[in-house]
Amino acid sequence: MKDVAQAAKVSTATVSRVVSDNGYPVAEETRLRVLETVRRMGYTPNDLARSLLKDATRTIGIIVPDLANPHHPGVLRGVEDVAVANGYSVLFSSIDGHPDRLENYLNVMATKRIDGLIMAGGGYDSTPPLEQIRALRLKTVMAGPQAGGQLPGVEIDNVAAGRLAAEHLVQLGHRSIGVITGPQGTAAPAGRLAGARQVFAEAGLNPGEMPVVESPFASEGGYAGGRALLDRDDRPTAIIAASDVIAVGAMAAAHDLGLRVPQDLAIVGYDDIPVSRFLRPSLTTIGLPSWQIGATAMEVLLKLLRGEEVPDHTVLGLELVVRGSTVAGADEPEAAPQESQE
Amino acid sequence: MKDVAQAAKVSTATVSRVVSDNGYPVAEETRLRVLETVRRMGYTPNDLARSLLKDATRTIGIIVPDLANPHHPGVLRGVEDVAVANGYSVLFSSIDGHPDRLENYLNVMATKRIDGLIMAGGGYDSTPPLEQIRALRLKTVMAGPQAGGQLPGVEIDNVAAGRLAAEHLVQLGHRSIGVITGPQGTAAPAGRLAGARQVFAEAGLNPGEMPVVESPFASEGGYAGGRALLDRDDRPTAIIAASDVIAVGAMAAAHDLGLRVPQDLAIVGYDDIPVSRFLRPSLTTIGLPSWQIGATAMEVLLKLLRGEEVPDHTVLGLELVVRGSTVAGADEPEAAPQESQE
DNA sequence: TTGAAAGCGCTAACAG
DNA sequence: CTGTTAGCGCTTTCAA
Repeated sequence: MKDVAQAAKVSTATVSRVVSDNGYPVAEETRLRVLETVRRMGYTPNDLARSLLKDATRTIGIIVPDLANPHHPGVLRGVEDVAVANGYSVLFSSIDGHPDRLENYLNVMATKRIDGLIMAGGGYDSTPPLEQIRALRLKTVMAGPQAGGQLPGVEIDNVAAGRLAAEHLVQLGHRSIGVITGPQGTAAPAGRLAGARQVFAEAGLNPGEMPVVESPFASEGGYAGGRALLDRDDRPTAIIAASDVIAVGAMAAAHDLGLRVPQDLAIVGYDDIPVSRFLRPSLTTIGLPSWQIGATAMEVLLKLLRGEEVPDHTVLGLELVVRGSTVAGADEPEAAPQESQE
Repeated sequence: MKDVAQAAKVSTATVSRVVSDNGYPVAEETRLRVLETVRRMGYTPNDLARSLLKDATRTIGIIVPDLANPHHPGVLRGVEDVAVANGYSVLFSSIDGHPDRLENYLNVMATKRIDGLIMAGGGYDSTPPLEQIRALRLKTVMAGPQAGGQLPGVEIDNVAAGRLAAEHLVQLGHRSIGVITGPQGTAAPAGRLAGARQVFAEAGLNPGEMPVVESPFASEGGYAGGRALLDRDDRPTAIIAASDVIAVGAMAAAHDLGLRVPQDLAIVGYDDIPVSRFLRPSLTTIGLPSWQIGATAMEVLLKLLRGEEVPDHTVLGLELVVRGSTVAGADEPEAAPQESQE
């Protein structure tokens, strides 16, 4: 910058005023000369210095639990879209099977002076991260469920989500429904399981009798969980899976046992990932508004950064998408593309 | 930091030496006192100042074309894993249908003084970004194909990839093979198409006669492309799809036309996304080493940052995974989970 | 409308 | 082993 100033025969102050383009009055002639010099010398302002001075980096951090679950890239996209639209950059970190990294991530981000933080996927309800977030004074929004509810969060109503799936199956006449839930300690599946049990009880079924197996968020786990459920003497006639990816595994398990979906076994998933509509049978699922969750979380964070009041919780709507894995005939030839989306 | 120094009755220099923990000799007693004060006051060092001084941020940027394609989250994970292992953070940006954002992303990243850049997915072979990268003096590695080959890159041999798929189908006796390629201007599908045509020619088939349709990287496009191919009078007996996600759409199209896979139609995809193994029929595919591509690209970038010599191109291996969409019987009950991975 | 100078938080000589 | 000091690149009073 000094060089530019010298070359343009002005002071660094003037260069600064021209480059940062902040309504400060600069003679048109001077401005042009500076701009020209800047271009000629290939000068790129150093945001570090500016950030140091202003104590603001216009960068937010995001921590994602796991990119393999297609829900999270969706959240990430939502966050990023709103962030760029508001002149923010995104510092990215993923846990992905290394929970021990979390502490370090938070430290690094604090050290890099991010203006705010979004934790995607929630579930970090253990106290350590929360305490650390507090200690580091990080302005944080959870894009997902959190048990304690200490931080502002954007999420769906997981109990309602659980109810939605269970009601659909009960209405179809199912009386024996197995559940493949997520790994222990994940808040979303826990809420959904609770919702489903409410519905079972209301329908006069014994929630305690409904078999539940755990699975990681991967098709392998869905396959194993499906087998576990379907090998039982009192094989259920329907399965609720904690995610579409898990549901795909469960469908494969049913297929390999010679069971027809949906006639012998109905399956419901969660997320409505893009391929679900194109499976055969196509997959009935509860759509999560992934992009929306991310975008809204970023909007809440922006308010927080501006010092405005923000709601403790923002709850986003859900939609049951009924397809061929619960209702026969949904995949009639010529019918499939009707569903129209994008 | 000044406050900490004062409270611990030492100079800022000493605090710096303790906090940055760089083998500089400090009396054990003093060190402990400083550390204690740091903790008590909740002090977090400001990396901006350090970066400003050292002219290095220990942050690298990554630009991803599109998170909806599961290949890219895989690359991102690979980059991040190697980055954190080496003390780097990742500044993330995604194009996702906004090609106009690229220029701005590059400027912002230069302004934030990233140490290096990784462009995932390649295909940005248009001159403008390359010129800009040069003008901004960004040390860059391409994690994917690039037409010009001006920057160090890590990629697979797309021609070989195309050959692999075509050879598999030709060996199975297919003589009429349709191709659903990616959107125009994407380098990877172009190379693969060329490879497939080589094989057709070698097998005495007329490459010009093999029908080719374009599709975006989404199942919708695969469905439409599949329909376009299968509605022809000379319906092909096999289809090569540019990605697994596209292939899923094509499989649905075949199903809806009453065609059996693989008996009436064989299908090969690319990527080996996690669900492919659990489709029924399971999907034959060419596995892309996504994580590996990202991890290797980051390793090349690290070398670049250290000033070491780096190879112009690093070519990673490929693997054809034969499954039920090309060979009947691959999904025999009890057989599926054998394949073992992870 | 422009310039001079102080200072954001930190590190690296250089002295002591 | 510890302290003093200059300066990284920028913005922002304050004066001119």
